[in-house]
Amino acid sequence: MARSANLKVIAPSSTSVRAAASRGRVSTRVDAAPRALARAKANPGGPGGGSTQRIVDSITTAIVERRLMPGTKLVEQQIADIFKVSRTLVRQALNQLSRDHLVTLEPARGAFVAQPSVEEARQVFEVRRMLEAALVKRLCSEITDGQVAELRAHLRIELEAVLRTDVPGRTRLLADFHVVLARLAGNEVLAHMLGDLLSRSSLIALMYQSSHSAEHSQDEHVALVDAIERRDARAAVRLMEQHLIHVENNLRLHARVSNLESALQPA
Amino acid sequence: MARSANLKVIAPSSTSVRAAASRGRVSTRVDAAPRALARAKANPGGPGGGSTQRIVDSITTAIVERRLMPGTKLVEQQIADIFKVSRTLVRQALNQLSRDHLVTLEPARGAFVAQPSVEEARQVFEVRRMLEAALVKRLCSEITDGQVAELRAHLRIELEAVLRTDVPGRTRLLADFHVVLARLAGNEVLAHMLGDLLSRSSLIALMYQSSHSAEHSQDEHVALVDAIERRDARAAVRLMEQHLIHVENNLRLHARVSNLESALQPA
DNA sequence: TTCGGGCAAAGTGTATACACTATCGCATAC
DNA sequence: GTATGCGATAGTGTATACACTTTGCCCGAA
Repeated sequence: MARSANLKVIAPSSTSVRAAASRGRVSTRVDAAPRALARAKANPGGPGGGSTQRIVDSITTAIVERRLMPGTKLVEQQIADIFKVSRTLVRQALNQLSRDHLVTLEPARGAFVAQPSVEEARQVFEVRRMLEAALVKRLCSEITDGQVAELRAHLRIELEAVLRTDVPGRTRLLADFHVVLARLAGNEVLAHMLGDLLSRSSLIALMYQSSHSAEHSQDEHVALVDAIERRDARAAVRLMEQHLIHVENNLRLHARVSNLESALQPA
Repeated sequence: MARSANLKVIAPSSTSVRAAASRGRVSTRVDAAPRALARAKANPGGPGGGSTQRIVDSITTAIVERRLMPGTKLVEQQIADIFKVSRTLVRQALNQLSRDHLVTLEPARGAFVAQPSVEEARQVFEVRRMLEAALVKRLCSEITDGQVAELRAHLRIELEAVLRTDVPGRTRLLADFHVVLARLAGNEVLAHMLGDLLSRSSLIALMYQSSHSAEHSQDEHVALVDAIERRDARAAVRLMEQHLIHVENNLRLHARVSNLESALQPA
């Protein structure tokens, strides 16, 4: 019963345009025009084809904004009731989320908000270092002044959020910075992959409660953009790598959480 | 009606252990033991929970092995009949495949074998260069002699396939080389992402009919392993980048295919 | 002959029904 | 008092049913 109350937090409240925009899932190239078209017309007894995506976005937002804690069971019928749809669509949504590694599906047992392991966390950050280092290197050789201006604009917004200590806002913006970088490279494939890694990073950050100061991150973003503006690839790569190492080091990845399994190994 | 015949090629013939192994999809960490357990017991009127995965693997293999050409429509009921399951499971499979970018879902119109655009092809290869360059760099600093031996073993098998001009085999093995590299890095997250990129690369290769000679690729693989064995990171990275550039350059990415849209633009 | 409208078949999108599994409480035996 | 087995309940897995959309065809009019 307390469980039921917990789940209400994913109700489609703050419609979370963000989740769709910043993570940019969907996009089979199909759903720009045709989807909009379909949604305008098709309405067979309920909100059209975008229903599944709505559920995915709501749950994603709920997880990233810490309204759904890792390990929480996601009961299909409850979610279906909340969104006023059938379990069919909820199952579709949960399947998508499991592919994003935000939920874990256990056969015949149900869906749970994912609890990324320490090992997984390390791997995610390692891949981020690989990808994002290459990304800034590329940006240094191809970025336009206008794009630098975009980055500066983002930094300003970040700074404002940090100054007014808007915690959820700054968290989101600090992550979005990396998405913006990916977008500027003009590589959709890269942007999607980084989007994946970033939402996983969010989940990791909230599981392994980061002690990282937002100001520090913001400073590093500024330094990075400075280097990019100078087209100093060497420096930019180094700054990005150090930034990601700092973020990772400030996680409490010292193997404490839920070590029952390994703690109780006869070994 | 000819369409119906075409679809038969995806029937679960060569059970495609490969697709599952080399691409390593699924894995929510759950399906190692529990899935096997569930499959052993649960059998409610058909092959248990692994049914969806079976369909995904079959279609993946069929696409990669060119038995399903890009653009082919995948009708749900036809596939359901072939696998003796309901459309429900087929839809799950098609959804997964669309996330792998192997099929394109068009709302209310159906699923089609994907036709990656030239732009998408370029982006996939760019990301591969980023990831794989970083990958070999990392390998140079951490690889063990035993792992080098694994690579050598793979190279031997590759060479044999090339020598006996086993076309499908050598194609698969040349791609698997890159999967093996990812595996050796011991990073699951990286391996999955590269798996994605590699299956997309396969689709791209068959769309933009590569003129690449297998011998050439094999030579480059050998040179790369030589560099890795010497722990010569600089050389290894350069060789990997050049290898991928060669592969890409040998695709016919000169914007011919299905440029109807851009060719007919009033511009 | 060609264009346009409407009808029918095929196919997708969602909901619902049913079968089976996991889980927890409770009773019973030790 | 504790452990073991059984039954009820909640929940998942798959199939089926039904509504709606798309598409191709036929036919009539210009």
